[in-house]
Amino acid sequence: LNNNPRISPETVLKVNKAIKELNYHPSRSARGLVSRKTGNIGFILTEDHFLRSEPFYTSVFLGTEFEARRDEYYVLLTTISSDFKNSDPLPRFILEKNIDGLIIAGKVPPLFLKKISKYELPMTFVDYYQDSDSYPVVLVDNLAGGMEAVNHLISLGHKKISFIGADIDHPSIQDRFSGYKIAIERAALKFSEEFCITDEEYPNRESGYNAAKRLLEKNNGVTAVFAANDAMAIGAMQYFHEIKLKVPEDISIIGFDNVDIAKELVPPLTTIGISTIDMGIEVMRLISDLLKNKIKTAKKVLIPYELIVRKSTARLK
Amino acid sequence: LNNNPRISPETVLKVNKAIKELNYHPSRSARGLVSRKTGNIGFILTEDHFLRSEPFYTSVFLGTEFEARRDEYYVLLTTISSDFKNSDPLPRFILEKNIDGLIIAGKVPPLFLKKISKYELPMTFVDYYQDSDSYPVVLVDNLAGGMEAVNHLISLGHKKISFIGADIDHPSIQDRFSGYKIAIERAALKFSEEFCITDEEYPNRESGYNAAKRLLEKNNGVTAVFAANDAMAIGAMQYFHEIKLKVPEDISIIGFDNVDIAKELVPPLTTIGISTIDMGIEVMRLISDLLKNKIKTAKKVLIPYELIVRKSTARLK
DNA sequence: CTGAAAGCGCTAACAT
DNA sequence: ATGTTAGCGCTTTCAG
Repeated sequence: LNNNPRISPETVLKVNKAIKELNYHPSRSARGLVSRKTGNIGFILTEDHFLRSEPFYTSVFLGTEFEARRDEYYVLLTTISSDFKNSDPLPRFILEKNIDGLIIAGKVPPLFLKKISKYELPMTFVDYYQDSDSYPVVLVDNLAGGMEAVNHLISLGHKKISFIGADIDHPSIQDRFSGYKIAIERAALKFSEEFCITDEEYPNRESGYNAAKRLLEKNNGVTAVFAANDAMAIGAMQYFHEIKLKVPEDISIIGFDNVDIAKELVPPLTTIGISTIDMGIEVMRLISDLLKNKIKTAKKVLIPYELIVRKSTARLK
Repeated sequence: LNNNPRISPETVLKVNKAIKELNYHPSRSARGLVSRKTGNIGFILTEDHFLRSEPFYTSVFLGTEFEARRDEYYVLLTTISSDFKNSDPLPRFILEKNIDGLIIAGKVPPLFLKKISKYELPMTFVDYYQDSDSYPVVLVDNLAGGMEAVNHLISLGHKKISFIGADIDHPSIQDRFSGYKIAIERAALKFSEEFCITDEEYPNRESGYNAAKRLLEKNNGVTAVFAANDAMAIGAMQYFHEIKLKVPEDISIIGFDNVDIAKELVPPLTTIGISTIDMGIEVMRLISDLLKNKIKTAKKVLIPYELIVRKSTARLK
């Protein structure tokens, strides 16, 4: 049997021996039939998040899969469209009740969350949340990370520090921006909208390029830039390159995420790194604990960040 | 009931109506218990393939997942180490017999294949195979694609065309190389080892850089390069840039794969593209047909390629 | 064409 | 501390 306290230790031993010898594995179907559990966890993210070239969510998923091995769960991954419509079908494993719990990774359409809420599935979020009072969530410590990024620039003597961001309603981006503001204010530098570009649509290379262009056209003497993520930082660097502005001699730039190619750029990008595998592991632990009623639903886990200093930031001349 | 021919059409209609009304979904556990099927398909690839920044296998997986929805399967993805050792545990879904069939994506350690062979699972391969007589396989048409790439260069007037590759034992790379040789010979150009670098270890940017360097140091007047994949092409372009060799004015280069960033390079890379989603769809169809005994085991599916002409190739001056 | 019943491999409740 | 049994929701077989 499986960990029933009323069984004598010797019997347990004998049983375990037989399990080994016969290479016995209990049937999940039979177990599931009586326990009304499937042993499956759903993992949902939008298609474009899954397919983007930086394997951020791929790595988060892999973390959940690693941890699932320990917890004896299987993870069923499925994608939804990022413009999920009311007429779109819900993931099959929800309709068929083939999962015990659900992990939502990254930003998903609010309409989708609304539609699945009536299924009352145990649910956890990673790298996004809508209602952190109801569901456990794993987040990057974006606020502290943003502060750290800006503090690094300040420690190099920079005073005119810019923030370039996009999709500012996204909680992660918002927090990074808040970190920027707090760091600026704590250093007794004055915060100015002048230095901030926050109205680009998506935080990608293109918007980084555009934001850098708009920023420099203001001609306000910026010497350092904190980009909301590495993609935007890369786009900004491309613009700097085009107008012959040297990084880091003329302008310093720091990103966020530590994407794969950050270290291969010229110059290699200073950034804030996070362990995406750990994010997956943590969110799997949360859902597992939730299913075992081990935690209250409001738990929040913040994943530590790490300042990675490369060559794109330098002391102000 | 489910498609039993002995039931009258009107009863079928009544039943279908009730299914809709009650939002009925059959229990997979109960079905599985009696049918001895799980309705799950395993998807195995190495960890580094899954995590590499180009979402090639991610996209293949997504294709299988799309097709699985139609076939009413669930796909369980798990990774193995690329240096799989004898002592490493096998994926849990194999030990627990929690899958009906298995998809192997990309190159996996031969030792791993040997170890799982005794489980006699229905198995299909995608983008790799060891023994194509025993298992169905989905492949890029690497040979024809390689020919097409070289023919493109030939059509631009190039005569001294190089091939740079790595991991030449890999069937895909081998076929691309064969395509190169055939195209060269058919055009009545002479094939020469002189123009070929094939002994780099992994086909990545670094090896592309090194191969380009070694090639040009031979000083044999090469005017065009066919790289075994885009990653190597990118590495080669980096070297050309460093030694002030202009692409495409001084040297033309064509890659293979059409990775995401190929179009964003300076200049944008001419390459051979393939639909990775389709690869996933096809391999899922194969395993599904195999499980329904619809096909003999030796079937091969070749995915069509597409020449994508960008700015990295030009007519020979 | 339809109804009835056995049994898949487990868990949980009950008996010993 | 251990043995026995009902029943989870289906599919398949057999009876009508």
